[in-house]
Amino acid sequence: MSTDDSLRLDRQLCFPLYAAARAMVQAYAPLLEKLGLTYPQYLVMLVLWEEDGVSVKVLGERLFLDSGTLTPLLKRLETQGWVRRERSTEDARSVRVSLTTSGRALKRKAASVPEAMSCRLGMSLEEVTRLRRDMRRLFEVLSK
Amino acid sequence: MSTDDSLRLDRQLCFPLYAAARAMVQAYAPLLEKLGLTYPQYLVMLVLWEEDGVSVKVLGERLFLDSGTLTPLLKRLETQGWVRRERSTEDARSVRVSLTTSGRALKRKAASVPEAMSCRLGMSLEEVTRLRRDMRRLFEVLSK
DNA sequence: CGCAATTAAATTGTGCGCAATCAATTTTGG
DNA sequence: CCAAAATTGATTGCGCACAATTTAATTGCG
Repeated sequence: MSTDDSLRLDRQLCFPLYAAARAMVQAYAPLLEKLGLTYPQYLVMLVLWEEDGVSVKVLGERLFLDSGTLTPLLKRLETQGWVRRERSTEDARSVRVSLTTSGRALKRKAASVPEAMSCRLGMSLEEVTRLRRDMRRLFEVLSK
Repeated sequence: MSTDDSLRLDRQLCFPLYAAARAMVQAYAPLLEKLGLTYPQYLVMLVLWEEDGVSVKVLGERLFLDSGTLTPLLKRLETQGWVRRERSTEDARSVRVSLTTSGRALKRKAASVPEAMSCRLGMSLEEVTRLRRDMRRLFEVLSK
């Protein structure tokens, strides 16, 4: 029998996950465009709005991204004027990423983004919470 | 109050979704490396193993990818010897993508991949089914 | 028929992601 | 104190993704 059911596209969990993640990034795009941010840049800004002046290493730990992704992304954020990058004086290996005044101010404009997305989803808080928990568990299983 | 809770990273649904999707692709990588495929290439092969000789357009419809992604990817699959690309004779705008003998044979080696992943997940079939349904619904909401 | 509108791929340009490697710095163990 | 190991970022190279544009072919309509 040629048809191995386990290889059918509609049997996969990976594909809807992959497609949903891409659709999510695309759904954010028009909202973030108003802020001059891409989705990964938005994630970096979320971290910095919570804890300013962290190293590239810490950003990478929070977002599970490496320096190969973050270094050029941060340079773009710097060019756009949202962040500053400077070598640490205590440990010259480390690069400290800090918000500029504009970068801090951008948080106010960004405040409408989560609300807009939650409207878009049209799900109850409970449902979003459950999905978030599921995604975290999936991540845990897949990343070890 | 500076701290708008709605912008906290741990409040987002998008981030675990994004992280899980990337972790999933990484989890597939060592399995697919044995086959000489990347994850998106594997998705294309899943479609072709189900229906051989489809156009780039159909591949795009199945996988929600556009020609900007598929054209170079298919050229790489062709270089690797898994597929053939040829202009349709009925409609010269269309490009028909067909499996080579090797490409068809690769399906046997790929058969172990879904099983390996399902072991990795360590979830019940019911749970996988529920998650898949959730991801599809999320995709539907986000892609319209 | 003839031509505008549509369709299918390919191309171009930008921005991730990530493996692998490298350079600079710091830490550590003898 | 000093050489080896570890740490931190940057760089390089490749493969997606996707928007926007281009090219070529087909369709539809007056």
